Amino acid sequence: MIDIRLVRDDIDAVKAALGRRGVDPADVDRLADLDRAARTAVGTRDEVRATVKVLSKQVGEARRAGDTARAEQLADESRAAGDEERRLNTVAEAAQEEVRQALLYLPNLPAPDAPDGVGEDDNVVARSWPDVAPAYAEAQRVPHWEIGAELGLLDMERGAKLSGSMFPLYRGFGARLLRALGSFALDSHADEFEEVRPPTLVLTGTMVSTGHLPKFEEEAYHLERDDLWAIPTAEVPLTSMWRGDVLDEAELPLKLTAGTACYRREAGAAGRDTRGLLRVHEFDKVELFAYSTPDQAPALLESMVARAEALLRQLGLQYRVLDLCTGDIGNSAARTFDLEVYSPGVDMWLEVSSVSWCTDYQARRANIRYRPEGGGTPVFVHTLNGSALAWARIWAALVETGRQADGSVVLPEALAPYLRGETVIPAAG
RNA sequence: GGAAGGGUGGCAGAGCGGACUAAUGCGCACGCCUCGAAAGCGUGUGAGGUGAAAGCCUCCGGGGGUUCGAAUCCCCCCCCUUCCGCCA
Repeated sequence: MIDIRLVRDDIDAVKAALGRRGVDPADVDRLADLDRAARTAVGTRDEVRATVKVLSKQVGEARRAGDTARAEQLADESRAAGDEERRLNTVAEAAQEEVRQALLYLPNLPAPDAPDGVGEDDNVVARSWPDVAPAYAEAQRVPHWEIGAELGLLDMERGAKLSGSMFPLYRGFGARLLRALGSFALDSHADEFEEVRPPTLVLTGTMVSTGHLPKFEEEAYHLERDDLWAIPTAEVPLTSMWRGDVLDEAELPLKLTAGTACYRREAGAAGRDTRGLLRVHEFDKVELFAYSTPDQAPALLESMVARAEALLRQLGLQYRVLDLCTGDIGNSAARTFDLEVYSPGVDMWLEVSSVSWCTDYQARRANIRYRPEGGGTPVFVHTLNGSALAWARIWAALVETGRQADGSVVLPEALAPYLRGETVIPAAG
């Protein structure tokens, strides 16, 4: 959530910033009104509450002094004030809850240099690689589910037999390739990012602090018996690792990487991209995550995008970097870069990474702060997260891109150390 | 799964119905001392809300309750520790 003080101090700036994302200025005015009402209600309640405390204390004093009659009289007064306090408290809490709801509903302020726009079509292609788009051969124009079936790498039918549709089952070289990709990425990030293997089933509170609940409840798998949620991304456990804590500035930036399975119900996407690995309920992903000071954040954002790009170049996949416009940036982000690889078999650009700078929007919700060097009051950290990378779609792009005229698939040399040196998946037969 | 003990400020840890405005220690900051430092001594030091300020209010894992009054008593939940059982 954004800082309510911004709304109090400079409401026009908030309207202007959120207006770039399509938020109605009237919503901001409504929030300001609710906030004023809540503050008045809380003030009134606090006055009465103070009276109760004073009277209660006097009851004790009178009782110790042996003046029972006076104690009883004061207790009666206090009781009456207490009833009034409870009534006012109900009013005040309801008012505060309204403010909180209105505040949660507001998205983050976009970064000043995020491009303007209303939707996906307005995203800006920041750069692409390689400079000259490759020419693809006929052999590369085969979708990965066909290649996977032909070479025994991917068995979507048996996956569906076990778990229903959109649960991939990788076999043989296909399974090894997936494992290789995860190791390759984690090793690449090991120079600066601490590797973490978090739990993938988490408590409700953990889902709430990243904003995945309650808003996106429909998207998440829930184990009712134990009231645990399957994580949709490693961002969820990583954000909560220091939930409610105060870090030292010296610990920042705190950089983490985690490879986990991610689970998504894709409830709103029924019928879209249902074939192969384009959209699946369970996929592996290596996530980059950082807590930082506000000053460190812009450079970190760039370096995280650069890391994801470096992997794609090493994998030899054609890609483009999208600077998301204000209308397409996710709720909690101020700036987001998406990476899309071109996959020739399906002839589509596939989103394989999304790197976001969330400023203090998530930290405020999760209450994660740091104590500035030399003391002073704690300040909310900035959080950044990004995939590097999401493997199901990379797997698809690699298999399609690497396909040869003879039906074999050539994989990038960068993966050789993780594939026992075998970078060619032999043709069928 | 059974039994017991716990969750208190940056950390450790006392408090177990009314002076809690949460002891004490560590850490940290400033000062004295010193050529400088350590040690020692002194002073200060949680977070949040509201307010011009004084002040007032909230926060002792979370939620509910009892009471004139709850860190303290009761109920539910979460988490941690120990022992037992089971288990890859």
